[in-house]
Amino acid sequence: MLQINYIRQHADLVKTKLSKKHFADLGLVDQVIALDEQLRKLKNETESLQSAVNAASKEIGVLMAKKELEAAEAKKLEVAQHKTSLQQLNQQLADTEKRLLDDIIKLPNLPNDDVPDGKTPAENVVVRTGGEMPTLYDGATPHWDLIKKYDLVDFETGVKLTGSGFPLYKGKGAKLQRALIQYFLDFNTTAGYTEYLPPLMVNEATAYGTGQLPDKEGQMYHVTEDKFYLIPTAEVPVTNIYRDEIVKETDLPIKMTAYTPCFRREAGSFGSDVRGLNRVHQFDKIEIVQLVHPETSYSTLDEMVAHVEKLLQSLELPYRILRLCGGDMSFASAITYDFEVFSAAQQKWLEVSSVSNFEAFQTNRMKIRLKDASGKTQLLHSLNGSSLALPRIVAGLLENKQTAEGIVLPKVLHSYFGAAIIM
RNA sequence: GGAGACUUGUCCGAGUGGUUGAAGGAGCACGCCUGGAAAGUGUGUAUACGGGAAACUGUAUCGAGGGUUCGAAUCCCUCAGUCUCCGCCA
Repeated sequence: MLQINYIRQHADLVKTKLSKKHFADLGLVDQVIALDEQLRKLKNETESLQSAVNAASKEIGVLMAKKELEAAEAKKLEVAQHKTSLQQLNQQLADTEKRLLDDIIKLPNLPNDDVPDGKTPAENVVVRTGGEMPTLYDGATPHWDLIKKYDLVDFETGVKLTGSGFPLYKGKGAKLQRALIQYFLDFNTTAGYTEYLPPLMVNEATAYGTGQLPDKEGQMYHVTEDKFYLIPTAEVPVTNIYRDEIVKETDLPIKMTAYTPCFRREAGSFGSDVRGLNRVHQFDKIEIVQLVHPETSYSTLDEMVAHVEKLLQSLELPYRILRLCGGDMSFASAITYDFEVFSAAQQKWLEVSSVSNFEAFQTNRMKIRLKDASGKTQLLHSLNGSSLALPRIVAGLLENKQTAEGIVLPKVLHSYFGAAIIM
C-alpha cells in the first residue's frame, strides 16, 4: 500500500510512475487525494467535538462528586445534543475512511527508476546469462517423458487422489525433492538466513498483510469452514511474522528462509505451458525474505540476486536473469528480477525464481517498522525471492542433464541424493 | 467436545463506572555519586493519526469487535487466544 502522505505531496510524480507500470486508472490518484482531504477535515471536526464531550463528561463527574446533581443533569442535556452530531460525524468518518482504504489499496507500488519501460514480457531486459547450454544427445526428450522413463512422478495417480496438477512424486523422484529441499535450505542458512517451518494455512489478516486479499482470493485455496487460506507461497506466513512489530535497528537485517509446499488454483493456460511440471497446483518452494533498513534495501537486492545466481550456478544449469519491465511486474513490487532456466528439450526458458524489492509497500500494509537510534519510527523495506522453486528446477535438471546412461546430477547434490546419477 | 479460570504498558503486577494513558515494582536510557564498578539516588521510558516553526496539544488504544452510559480497563454481547480438569485421539 502506498503511503498517503507521499501521494499527497507528489501527486504528479506518482501518476508518472504509475503509467510506467501501465496502471490505467490515474483518476484514482486524485480521488484518493480528495478523500484524504475530506477525511482529515472530518477528523478535525469530530475530534474537537469529542474533545468538548470528554471535557463535559469530566465536569459531570466533578459535579456529581460535589453532590451538585441539578448542575450535573443540565450538563448531561448539553452533552446529549452534541452526541447526535457526533454520531453523524463518526458515521461519515468511518465511510470516508473505508472508501479511502478501498481506493488506495488498488494503487500498485511505484516502479524504481531502473525498471525498463515496456508492457509485455517481450520487453523485459536480459541482464546477464550464465551456465552452459548443453549439447543434447540424439534421444533427448522433454522432462515429462523422462519422468515416465525413470518413474519419478505418477501424474495419473495424483489425479486419482486429488485432481490434475497434484503430482505424486515417487521413488527417486520423491528423493530428489527431499534432496533439493535440504540442499536449498542449507545453502540459505549458510548465508545467514534463519530457517522457519510455518503453518501452511493462514487466516484472513495474514493473507491481507501480503496482499493476497482482498483482490486475489481467486488464486488461493480457501478453507471456508475455518476461514483459512492455503498459502500460495511461504512469503505469506514468513513476512507476516513481523506484522505490527517495531524492531530495533540493531536487529536488522532480518533474514528468513522457509521451505513450504505452495498451493495455487490459477485457472487458464493450456498446452505445453501446463505439461509435466511446468505448472501445477501444488509444488515445493524455498523462499528467502529480508526485512531491512530503507536505506540499504537496494544493496540487499543485489545481494539476494547474487545469492540466487550462485545457487543456480552450483546446479550447473544454463540460466538468465531478466529485469522485468513496468508492465510485467507484480502489483506490489518496485523492481523485480526473474531467473529463468533454459529447458533444453523444450527449447524454452522456465521461470524458477523471482527476486523483488517491495520497498515500504508491504510493510506499510503490515505496519512493520523500525525504531532508530533517535527514537523515530519508520517503515522497513521488505524483499523476497525464491531460492528456489522445485518443479521447474527438476524439469531443467532432467532435460539438461540427460544422457544415454541416465540423468547426471550436479556435484552439489550427490551427497544429498545419495547417488550421482538417476538411471 | 464438556466444565471452569484468565487475557492490563518491554516484563511482573494493581485497578469493578468519574481528571486512569493507566498505581507499584523490575528492566532499559541518561545524569549524580565512585579511581572504576556494584549499591544508592534523580529524571525519563508506548503507538497511530491530526493541529503547531517549536514548546506543546487534541483524538484513539488495557486480547479483537460491538453495545449500555453524560462518562468504561471496570457492566453486557460476540469472537479469538492462554491455562486447569474431564472426555476423545496420536
